[in-house]
Amino acid sequence: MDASQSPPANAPRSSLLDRPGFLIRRLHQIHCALFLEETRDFNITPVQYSLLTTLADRGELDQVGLATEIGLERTSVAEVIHRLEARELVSRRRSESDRRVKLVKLERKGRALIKRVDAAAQRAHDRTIEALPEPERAALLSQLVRLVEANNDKGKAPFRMS
Amino acid sequence: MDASQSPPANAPRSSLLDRPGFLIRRLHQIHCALFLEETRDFNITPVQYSLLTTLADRGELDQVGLATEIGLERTSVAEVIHRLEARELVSRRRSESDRRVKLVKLERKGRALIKRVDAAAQRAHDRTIEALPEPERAALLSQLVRLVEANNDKGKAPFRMS
DNA sequence: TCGCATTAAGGGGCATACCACTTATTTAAA
DNA sequence: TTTAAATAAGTGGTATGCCCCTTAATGCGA
Repeated sequence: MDASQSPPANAPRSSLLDRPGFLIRRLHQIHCALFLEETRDFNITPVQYSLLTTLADRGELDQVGLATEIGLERTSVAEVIHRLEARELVSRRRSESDRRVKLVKLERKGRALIKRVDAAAQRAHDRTIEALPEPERAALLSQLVRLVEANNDKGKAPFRMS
Repeated sequence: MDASQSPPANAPRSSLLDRPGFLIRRLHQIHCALFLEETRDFNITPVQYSLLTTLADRGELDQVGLATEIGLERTSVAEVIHRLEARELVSRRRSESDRRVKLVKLERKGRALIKRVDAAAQRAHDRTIEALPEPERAALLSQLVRLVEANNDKGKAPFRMS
């Protein structure tokens, strides 16, 4: 008996639950798990879905524009694009007006995939907050929006060692 | 002009802001960035700090126990432990009662590091929610706790390809 | 016009975070 | 008691997500 599985009854409520950052990390994991569960048949991740739907909304974008849109570091976006390109869901071409730029476009297969995933993705988002009673859901979302917008400039750099 | 930097004024509010999962991911990134900024001198990450403080609270734990405590997949915990062990912040030894188990213990250097980091970590957590007026902060935290506890069993499996 | 700052991508490296498969040990069941 | 199920760790693989450094192209000021 190592008393390491469930709280030993005499254990106080974990102090981690008082830390906003810890709760946010856990909720992020939970949402990812729900998203994966709902969209299992489509072989897609939350970030990939965000990227595809952004392209559907905005049309052709370069990598920096995409990164700004979905709040991701530039090189992370590049990796996601690379995988989506390999599956022919998006395509890239050099801009003619600025030969440094590579424009990313949603392809027919990508557009079709979004259509098939939409309902499942919506279920994942709904399930993430369904434990709250209805009035509090809207309150939570507006609070999250406020926090994100207040720190929109700090969207990078989670880890960095020496 | 690629119209890819800032919303083109005629662009609607991004539909991503209506998705709980997107907001949670962004807020997670923001917290990580704030945490890194505040603790830059100590070369530590949010997860490493969670692990160290859990060991300080609970004493010696095996890897499965630690994973359960902080809501992480077993192998992720093992990797974090490996890095902390290399820095001599924690140590591992085989359990005598069950030779499968490896017990993780907080070392003197780890305990000292926690002391030095505590204030900075607290600032990061505070700054993550400081954009909300005081009464709403407590409401947000209790909502997050409720969502996390309601789904505590789903804490794994963000991504999985075929 | 020439050089220099700026900007877009690419490459390599590291830290979470998950899964599948395997090995060693313990426990439970036939 | 011998075998099978369960459990703890380890290993290898993939996907985010960030950094630094480099390369290529643009643009701007001297």
